[in-house]
Amino acid sequence: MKRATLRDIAQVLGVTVATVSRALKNYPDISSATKQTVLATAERLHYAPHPMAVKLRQQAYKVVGVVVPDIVHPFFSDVISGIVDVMEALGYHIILSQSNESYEKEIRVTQMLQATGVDGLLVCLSNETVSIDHLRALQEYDLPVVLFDKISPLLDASSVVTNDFQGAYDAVAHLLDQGYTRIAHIKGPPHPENTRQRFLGYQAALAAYGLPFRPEYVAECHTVTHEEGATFALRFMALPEPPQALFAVSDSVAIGAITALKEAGWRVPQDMAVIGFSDWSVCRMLEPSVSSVSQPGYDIGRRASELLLREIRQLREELPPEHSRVVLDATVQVRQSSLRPTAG
Amino acid sequence: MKRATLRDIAQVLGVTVATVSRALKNYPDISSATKQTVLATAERLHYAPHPMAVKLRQQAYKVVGVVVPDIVHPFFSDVISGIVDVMEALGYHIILSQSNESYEKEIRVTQMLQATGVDGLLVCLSNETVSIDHLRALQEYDLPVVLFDKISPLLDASSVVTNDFQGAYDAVAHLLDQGYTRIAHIKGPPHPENTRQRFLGYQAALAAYGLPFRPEYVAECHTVTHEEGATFALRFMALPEPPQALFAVSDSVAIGAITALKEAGWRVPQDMAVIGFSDWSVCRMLEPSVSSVSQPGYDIGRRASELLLREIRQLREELPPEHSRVVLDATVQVRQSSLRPTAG
DNA sequence: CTGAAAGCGCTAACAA
DNA sequence: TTGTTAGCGCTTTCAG
Repeated sequence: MKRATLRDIAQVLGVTVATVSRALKNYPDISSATKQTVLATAERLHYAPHPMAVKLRQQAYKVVGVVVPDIVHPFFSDVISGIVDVMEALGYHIILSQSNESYEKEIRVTQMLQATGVDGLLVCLSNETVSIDHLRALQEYDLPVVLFDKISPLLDASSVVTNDFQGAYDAVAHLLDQGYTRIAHIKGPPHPENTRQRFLGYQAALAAYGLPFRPEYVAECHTVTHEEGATFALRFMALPEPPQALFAVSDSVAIGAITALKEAGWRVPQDMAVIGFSDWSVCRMLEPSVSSVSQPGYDIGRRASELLLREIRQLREELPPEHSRVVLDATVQVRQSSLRPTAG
Repeated sequence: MKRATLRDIAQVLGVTVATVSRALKNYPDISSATKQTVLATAERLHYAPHPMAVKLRQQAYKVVGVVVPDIVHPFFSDVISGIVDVMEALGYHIILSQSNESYEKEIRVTQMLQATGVDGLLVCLSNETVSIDHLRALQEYDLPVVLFDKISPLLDASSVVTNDFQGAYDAVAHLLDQGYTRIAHIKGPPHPENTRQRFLGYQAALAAYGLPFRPEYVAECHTVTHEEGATFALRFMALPEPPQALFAVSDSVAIGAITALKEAGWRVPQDMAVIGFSDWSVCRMLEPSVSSVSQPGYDIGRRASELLLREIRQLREELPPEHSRVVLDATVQVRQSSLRPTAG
């Protein structure tokens, strides 16, 4: 079936397209008689406005682009879900792209998104991204960009991130508060700022509690896998004075460590307490259940969307777009793996 | 900065927009002299075609809509990833929506997608979906629809699904091949066809190996959570003649069961072998590592995309769209939890 | 080889 | 209250 146009309706009724257009969007000055007939025949012909014609006229697409490094990742699923919920409620749609952690691909997809027509962009930078000129180029064409999770201070744009420092600090403080004094950390690779902040939070918590930083209690991942978690757990166990507790940069590492500990006959948390980061849904399912720092992925998506929509609105009203930098707290989820058995 | 139009270029060079348009898409009849100057000034003015103007002319959007029940789900992440990879390679973009397993929302988002302008739709039906009239309506307007994962025989459309029956059959056969004869199943709720097929595969495997179907070895989930896995595992353990192996409808259920077994002092797989379904990434990280049936999510996304693109092409060429029904095999991933210790 | 002109479907200022 | 007209930016005949 061919879709009906304004002209089809106009011809049927012997009026002009302008009248039909006005009737359909109930303008003030329109006789209710013609309004009725127009609405009726529009209904009868299954009229629906041609999306592109409307968008061409209004110079607005009601679509925003979203770029994440990797769609297959629980954290980004949460973020995307938050974005979709906010956007859909306001009649916006999202176009999803992934950069596969490649700088070149990120440039390509952002340009493709601009070319396909979006009102704004929500971007999580890839780990490989070295320059943000491609995003600046978008801004030059009045395309607002909001960064989330992996951001760059070089770009003058709104951003929404997790407070990794605070999350890590709180996780370690939770261990310290229970009286642990020898706390190890398996840190991430040096590059992404996020995991570096977790390391800094770890150090800050130790310092705040007056404990020394012991380099032998720190290991650095390359792959951030459960295998590395296991390897480093074994290394810590072999120390002359092994740590009593472990803060891992991710849940995969924490789970790998717990597995290795148990296989070696150590009990968790009795012989070593463990806490991870990200709060994967399996943390709740394991035995012992795994403590973790929960990142507010859904809220990051919501907040970033709200900021972007605000900038889109401001731009349309020819106002100078305001930029905000939002930092959302992470929450420690205490479960069995980090709970010190009460003495006696 | 205001974006340049064809007219801007034309004015600068004192030619008409038609010439500029032709030069930019290097038409045969165009002097290489003007082509050069046009390309040069286009470059200089940072010309980029206005997306909506192009789409209005060509009556093609290069965008497809994707509807899933729930974005935050590892399986759908895989599917979406496959879709994005195929679509992006051909210059298509995807607009993502979720139905939240609500029939009403599914109707709403499919209509919104049509209204916003897409060339086709990839849809996984929600569990609540009772009628497919909303999809038939799309087809009436020459909007091709391809279903995946949760499909309906009522809609005359291409579809791509996992072979749940075969996956379940193979999982149970894997247990039977090792000599287990008492095999339990924790099945899903009756409604989604997918989990029902797993139950049928379980029964078929038992029958094929000449074993009786024992109702006391089957439990039915409502929530399909690890708690239910634990509950039913305990029930099975309490039987006068407990099963030796367990096939669970999902990994969450399998993990819950394993946890309960271990807490009760049963060893996995020595005292009860366990295999799940979906092959979550954590299966590999646990101790024992969890066997599972892996669903080809990424390939489902790829194949569905290819079918949809074919139908879009056929429709543009005024050919009758062909429909295909693709069923992709699931693969048993054997790990520790289901490996029978070799006697002796 | 290039220009003129029509038109994709819709909106909106201006007239009547 | 409705019609006329112009135009969003681009493509594509048809002339020249």
